[in-house]
Formats: sequence, structure tokens, C-alpha cells
Amino acid sequence: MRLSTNATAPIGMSSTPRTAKRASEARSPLAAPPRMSDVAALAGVSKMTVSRVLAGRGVAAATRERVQRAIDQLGYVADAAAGALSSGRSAFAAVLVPSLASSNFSDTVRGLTAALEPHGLQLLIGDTDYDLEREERLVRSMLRHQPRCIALTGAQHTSATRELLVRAGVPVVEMWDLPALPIDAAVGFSNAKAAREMVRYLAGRGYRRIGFIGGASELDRRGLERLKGYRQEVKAQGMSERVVRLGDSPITMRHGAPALDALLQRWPDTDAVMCVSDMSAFGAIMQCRRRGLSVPADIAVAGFGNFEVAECCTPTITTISVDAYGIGTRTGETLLAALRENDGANGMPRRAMSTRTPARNSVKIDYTVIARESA
Amino acid sequence: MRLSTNATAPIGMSSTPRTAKRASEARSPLAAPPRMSDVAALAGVSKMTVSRVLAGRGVAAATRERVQRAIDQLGYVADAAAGALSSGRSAFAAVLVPSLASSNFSDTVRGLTAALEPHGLQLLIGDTDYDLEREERLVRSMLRHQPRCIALTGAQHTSATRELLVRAGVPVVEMWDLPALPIDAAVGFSNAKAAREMVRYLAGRGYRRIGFIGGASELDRRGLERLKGYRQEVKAQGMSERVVRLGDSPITMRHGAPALDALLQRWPDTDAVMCVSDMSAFGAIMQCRRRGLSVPADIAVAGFGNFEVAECCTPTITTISVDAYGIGTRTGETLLAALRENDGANGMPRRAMSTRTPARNSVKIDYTVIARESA
DNA sequence: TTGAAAGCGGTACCAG
DNA sequence: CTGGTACCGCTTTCAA
Repeated sequence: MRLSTNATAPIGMSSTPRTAKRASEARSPLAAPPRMSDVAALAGVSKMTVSRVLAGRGVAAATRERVQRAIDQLGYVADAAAGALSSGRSAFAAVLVPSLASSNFSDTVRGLTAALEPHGLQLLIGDTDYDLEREERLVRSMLRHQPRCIALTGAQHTSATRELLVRAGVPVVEMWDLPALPIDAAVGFSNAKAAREMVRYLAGRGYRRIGFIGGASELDRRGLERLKGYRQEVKAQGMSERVVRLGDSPITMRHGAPALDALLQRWPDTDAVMCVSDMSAFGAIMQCRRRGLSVPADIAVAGFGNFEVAECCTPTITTISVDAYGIGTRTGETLLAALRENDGANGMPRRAMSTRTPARNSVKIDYTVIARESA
Repeated sequence: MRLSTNATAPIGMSSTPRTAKRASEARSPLAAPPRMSDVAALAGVSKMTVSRVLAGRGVAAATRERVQRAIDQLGYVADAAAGALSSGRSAFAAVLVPSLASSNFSDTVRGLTAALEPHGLQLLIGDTDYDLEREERLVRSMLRHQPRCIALTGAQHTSATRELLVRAGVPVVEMWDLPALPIDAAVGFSNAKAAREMVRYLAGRGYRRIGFIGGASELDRRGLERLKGYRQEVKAQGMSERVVRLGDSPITMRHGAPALDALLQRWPDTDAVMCVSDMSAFGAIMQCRRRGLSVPADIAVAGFGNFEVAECCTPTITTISVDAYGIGTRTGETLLAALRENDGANGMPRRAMSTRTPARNSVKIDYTVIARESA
């Protein structure tokens, strides 16, 4: 295969001589694409008028129509890079999530898209794979595109990332958590408190020997917070903790079976299992079936996240519902408000939110225990 | 909420006077970010030398180090828009998938990322939501960023989309299908043939009254192809068809229960169900449990896609395995090869693949029936 | 309402 | 190996 020789060389280092760019002017698919000046010439106006038509500013109706016809005729598409360079304002918004494969985060991205796209912002989406170094690399690479604003996941970042983000001087929102010291603003909830609530729910149902299964990675802060909340509440209730930590994030369905096995091996009399995610809870329930255990009669199982599988599984899975899509839309709205504020005021460019409104930049997202059949 | 007054106005129409851009030169987070000329001045070289250091071209080691120090000291981040404009070459690759929430497609995106990122290409990701008009809008909007290459899903597009794509003059790959007339190149498989294979498998296991459950939408071409394959093979086997079409794409777990109910109501003696997706198959199996039907003893269920749930469900789900991640990496490799070819040759810019190598631009992706417990 | 000129921040090209 | 200059395609600014 052609690629094997030089599989990671940068693409496009060879080049076309500047003067040859418009070499093939013949009307073929290979002809250089039309420029704004081409449109202007065809419509018999100046570039500026074309620019104004595109931006929807004040242009006489007749002129505007003539220009629009020329645009359509040539199939003109404006060059965003040129526009961004000239105006000093890109049309990008950057988003970073730990894993696009997790429906949780893809819902958040969809929510962000829904909020930002109508305002002409194009998302630059990055998948950090729960790796802070990778997050840093992605931030660096996205910053090259001068995004108007940035959304990222969690409160945990390398110090270089924080530095980059602050220096970027654009609104930043941290999602899915409520950091003690946000870089700029946050849209999320306390994963620890949510987990405590689940333990209280289970205790209220009479379960006293409650286990927790989660991932082994120290990088999944939200998972760790949930574990922390479990520990706090178990202690508060005077119960003893039973924790199994196993496997990498993202936690998938495959996680549940071995984790359940490990838990029951160590603490055979466990009467309820709280899982770091619905994915894991589902895997655990399926494993219960294989072991001939009935859920919840023999053992109760609870999840986190209210994924679709929690609703569709038999038994249906008791879980904590978090509005992932809403986190996206709220984040989008928060960023837009900050952009307006920066923009409207004294014209100081690229100001972060925190310089203006230090405090009330945290949006708290609701969550609720959804009581279903499994617990 | 502040946004309610003007929820969809474009952002950033007010502006900062050009001359004020560097108004606050004080060393604060509000100072204008450093430019290449600043780096050059600090290092005592010309901009060109800085540019060469960044590009990793031939620069004397001592000079390079000096420049690098200046870069680090200033925290300089090159502006991608300026670079793209000047060189006539962006660092973007565009991808369009029907739904980011589907693990199938998010895996493909991950594969693409893995293939393209090492070459310095930044993905522009778009979610068409199974809507061809939306796809067209997204293509138009992405084209403004002059992507070096484009990957999109399926063979079905509006004629305007095809026109835009051809005129863009960059390599284009259609994924997840093998169109009779690809725009440029394709990486996929025949969904119809794969479905036929599943019917043959079920027939081979002795099932004769095989139903099909799928979505009602005409927009999900891959779903329709699977249905077509089912119909062809059922006919070939001398069986009669039993088809239920229900609900929108993407098909989720919620689809399975009502679809199974509808199928059994109309054809109560059905002995096997083939589902358009594992999601649906899972929902159907859970519904079987609720109805007191044992799988596969009372009724067999098969899925499509080899999603994680197919492996973790009890019973495990018989399905067709498709390497979604591999579709992404193969697509990436195909695009990279085309970029190299364009680039290396006569320097004609922005040439599509098909102008070179009309035929062998289709990469066929393997699939296999995975026999598990459910059928 | 429209146009002309300047320049955004880099890279190509050629000369030294 | 390094620097000077022109210029990428668009928007800003200011004048008409």
C-alpha cells in the first residue's frame, strides 16, 4: 500500500507555484474557483458591495439581486480563512469531550451544535480520550484556528492547558462538573452529590450492604467524584464500603460483568450494587442473569446517566438522570452571552468572562434519581 | 434570559476599530497575542526564518533554538487562517455522518481522526441527522473553510450537494455504501448483500417464517438496502416476507419493542426476526422477555452492526459485524493517497481523484455473520 | 448607497 | 541558510 513508506509525513508540503494557480482558466472542474472579485466584475459592482450583500448589510435591493445572481451563476463560495484573517474574527467554536463514542457526550455536542450553529458558529470537535496530555495538544491545535469560544469537559486540566486557555482570552466553559475554581465559567453538577443521593435512595429502599463498581483510571474525574460521593454517604449511613475498581474509561457495557464478579467474590452477601454508569449497570445485570441471580430480588443494581439502555433493559434500570443535551445547550447559551457582552461593550477584543463577572458564571444542572425496576 | 430577545442573530457584527486592536499593549491577558513578527524581532531574525522553524524546514540548529526560545517565551501560536490564505492550503478535512450519537458512526469518525490527525489535518465534523437538505447546508458551510478532502456517508445526496462536491475539486469519499456511481471514491460494502447473508444464515438454521423490522423513513438508505436484501433472499428461499416498518432513524433501542409487537400481532407464528440494527434487536429481545417468550427457543432474533450491546446482552445477539472504525481509517488512507497523488504530480491544484483513476477507487469493506446465542 | 485603498498574518519566491 | 518582497482573498475604514 502506498502509505506504508511514509505513513505520518505531513501532507501537502510540495506546492503549486503561485503564478500557476489560475493556469487552467477553461471552464472545467479544474478551473480555479471564483473569487469575490469575479462576482463583483460579473455584477458590475465593487468587491465591497459583494461583501455587503453576503453579510446582509445595507445594499439597494436592485443591486443586491444583481449580485446574488452573479453569485449563483458562478457558484461562488466565500473563503472563510480570508474573512477571518481580515476581520480578526473566526467563525469557530471549540469543544473538547473525553469520548465521542459515549452517548452522554455526543448528546452534549449535539446540544452545543443546536445552540451555536444558528449563530453561524462552526464547531471544532475534539476527542481527548480521557487523556490530559492529548487534551493539551488538541487545545493547542485548535487555538491556531482562533476559536471565538471554547467548551471543554471537566475541571481537571494540565497547567499548560489552563495557561493556554486563559491567554486565549476568549470565553471558556467547563462542562459536566462544577470546579471550585473554574477557568472562566462552568455548566455542570456535582457528581459526588448526585452519587450520594443514589446511596440515600438505596438505603431508603432498605439495602444495607451496598457495593460500588467503577473504573480504575485516575483520569476519569467524574467517575472518581461519584466514588467519593458513594464513600461519603455510605459512611454517613453507618455502612461499610465495598468498592471494586476495574478497567479503563470510558466505561462500557463490557465493564459490568467482571466487576460484578469481583464484587461478589469479595463480598458475597452484597445486596445492592451502585455502578459508575448505566453501561456498567447493564453489563452487571446481564451477568446476574447468567449467574442465576434475580434483579432486584437477589441483588439490586443502579446505574448513572439515564442512557437509553436503562429504559429499555429488562428489568428497567434505576439511575440518575442528567440532561446531557441540556448541558450542551446551556453551555452554548453561556458562551453566546459572553460573546455578546464582550462584543457590545467597549470593543476590547477577546476578553474572557471572568474579567467581567467573576462569580455567577456557574450554571447548575439538575439531576434526579429515576426509580425503576432494578433497584 | 438575556438570549430571548434575539436568539438567532449572528454573533460579532459589532466590531473593534482596526487601530484599537493593539490598544492595550501592557502585559496582561488582554494584550493582543504575539505575531510572527514579534517572535522574529525577539529572536533577531526575519519572519521567514520563524516560518521555516515552524514548518520544520532547513534552518541552522543554533538559529532554530533561538527562534524556539522566543516562541516559547511569548507563547506564540501561529494563526492557521493566515497560513491557509497565504499558502492556498487549509489544514481541514470535512466529515459528514448521519448521527454522531450512533456508535457506528462515531467509531468511523474516530478511525478517520486516527488516520488524518498525524498528518496535521483537523476534522470538521458534521451531523446530518439523516437529512439530505441539512447535509447540503453543512457541505456548503464546510466548503467555506476550503477543506483538503471530504468524507461523507452514503450514496444518496441532493444534486446540489453533488455539484458542490464536484466543483470543490478535492478528493471525496462516500462511506458505508458502494454507490454505482460514486462522486469520486467509496469505502463501504453492500448492505443488501450483507442482509441476504443473514437471511441465508437463519434459513440454514432451519427458520422458515422470518420477519424483518426496520425504520419507516425513506431517508435511511442503508436501512432500506438491508430491507431490500432481506426481500430478495426471502424470495429466493421460497419464503414469504413479513415486514414491519416503524419509526425514524436513527433506530434506537426503543424501536425494538413496538416493532416486535406489531410483527407478532400480524404474523403470530413468526419463528425468527431479523432487525435492521442491533439496537432494535436488543429492544426486541427485551420485549420477548416481557412477553414470556424465550430467545431463541420460542423466537430467534438477529441484529446488524455488532454493537457492544450484541456482545453483552443475555442472550448474546447474532449479528453482522462491520468494522466501523476500519471504514474510518481506510477512508482516511484513501484520502491521503489522493492528496499525495494530486500534490506530487504536475502541481495542478485541487484535482479530484476520479480525473486520475476512474475505477479502482472503491474499497470494499468485509462483513461477517457472527453466530451467537439469540439465533 | 457605493467604491478605493490599506492591511489582516502568514508563505512563496527569488536573490544573496 | 537567510532575508526582502509580493501577495493570498477578504473586511475595514474613510471618502464620495
